[in-house]
Amino acid sequence: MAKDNKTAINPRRDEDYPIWYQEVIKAADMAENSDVRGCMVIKPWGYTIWENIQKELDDMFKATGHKNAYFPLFIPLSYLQKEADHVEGFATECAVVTHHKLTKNSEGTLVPDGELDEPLIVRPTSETIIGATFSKWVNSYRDLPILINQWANVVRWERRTRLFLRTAEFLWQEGHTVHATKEEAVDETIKMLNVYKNFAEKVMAIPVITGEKSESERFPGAVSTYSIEAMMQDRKALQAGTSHFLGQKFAKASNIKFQSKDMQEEYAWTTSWGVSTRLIGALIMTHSDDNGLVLPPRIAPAHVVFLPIYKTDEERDTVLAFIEEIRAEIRGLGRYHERHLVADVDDRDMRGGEKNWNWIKKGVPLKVEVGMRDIEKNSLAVMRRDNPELKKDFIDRDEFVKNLHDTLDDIQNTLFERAKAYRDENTRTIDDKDEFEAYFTPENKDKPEIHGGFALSHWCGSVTCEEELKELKITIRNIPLDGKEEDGTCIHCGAPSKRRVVFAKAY
RNA sequence: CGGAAUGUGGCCCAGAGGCUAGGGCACCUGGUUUGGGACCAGGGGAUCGCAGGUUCGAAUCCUGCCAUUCCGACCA
Repeated sequence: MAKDNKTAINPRRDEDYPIWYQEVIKAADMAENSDVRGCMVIKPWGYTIWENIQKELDDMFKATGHKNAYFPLFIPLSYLQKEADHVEGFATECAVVTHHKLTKNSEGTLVPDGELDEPLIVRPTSETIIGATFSKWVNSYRDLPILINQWANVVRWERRTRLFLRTAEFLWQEGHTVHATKEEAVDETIKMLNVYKNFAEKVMAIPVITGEKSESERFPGAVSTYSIEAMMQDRKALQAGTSHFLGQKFAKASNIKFQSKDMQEEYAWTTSWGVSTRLIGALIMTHSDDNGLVLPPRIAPAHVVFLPIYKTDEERDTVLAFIEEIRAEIRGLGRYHERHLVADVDDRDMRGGEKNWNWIKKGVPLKVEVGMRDIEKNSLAVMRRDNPELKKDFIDRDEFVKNLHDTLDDIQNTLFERAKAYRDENTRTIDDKDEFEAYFTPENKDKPEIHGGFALSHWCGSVTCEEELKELKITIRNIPLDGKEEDGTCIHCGAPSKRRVVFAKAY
């Protein structure tokens, strides 16, 4: 059993949340900082999670009629310049390519040479290059809609980076669509937002709030931006995905025009939407505990890991053969949701205890020890990672296989319900200004403890109030789509308001 | 970009102007072990973040730079 007074991850969440986060990543062997400033190396355990995210989302995109394509990494500087708000939003964080070769100087060191006539920027997002391409694809209303997605890397020269949450280069998908009417484009924006919500909640077991961003949090160049917002265990909000209605702004900037049925030349309506490797950060901070990563089965690189226990070579053969039989049966169970069941064996030659902790820290949903005693009793020593006490249960071997699908679903549900309960416990409807301020004020100013959460409060809609509330280090996360209209007064200025918004500290 | 802290084998840390830079974990070899982070013995591995400077002598003092972490500003 786990020692009562010791956890695998130090510090614990309540001691130092940011460091705990880094340690979980290190302990699970998911990623590390590279020699390139702000860029990470995603290691197999972390990358497989990304591959699983890709598989699931890609299916969802295909099911909603989207096709994948690929656009260039480089964007001519002049393209970025086409949409004024867009340039302004990204200008401060662009990597710029100015040369196309290297030559040796007199000291023999390599220096850039062959200056480009027009600098290229490394895409921070692809609206402009894709818009320029779409303008060539669209002539008639019959060409619409265009529903495209690309899986790619992008670069944003962030000043302050953190593994998975904000890195200079990151992996993502960006959907870009073109429509003949405003209504259709708005529908698309909301549809994809709901795809994200469904994915986050069903596959990653992360409860999210869908809503519209306030003007100041809007994507540069968008008419309206929507987000899914999740609560991390330090009660801060994390924007886990966005969907933008771009109106005709990019169509005008990139000249995406078509002839309508009644022979009019019209600008098209576009959308874009994306999620990134930041989702992995959300996953870590939603489910993990003081013993490391905890993975929902539907996204875990492996569902089950078997740890053989033996003394002699003879016993080893017996135990491994027993495990192989079970693995064959598990393979026979077919798919677990969209993916094949993955049941690995860890037969590395190392101490049992250490090996055990290894898998606990990696967050594999089910860890199964198999030794001679188990074989005699036809049972298995099973540990569910969602059990915070790391309790080991002895389960009949046949029952285990028969119930595997249900057990994994149960873990998946438990994690979702636990995360949802945590969020709900830390969400308050607040109408009193003093209460609001107290809610967001830590007791210890120098080293703030985990405090606050989400506040559902009225907001008059003015940028000034939003700005002044930043004193409390909070922002409006979004204006929930399922929020009802109700009369109230702005939590800050007291002006009349029709709607509650989500206030929180944020990543 | 401002403020603070840190940088010593793969990881964690000691060393505060003077012998060949230490220890724990990890790694390799041999042995004893093995159902919740084993033990014994032996062994390999470091241009002390980088570049200058001060000094007879620098991991240690000075200057600059770089990186990481935290706080802030900025930000899909």
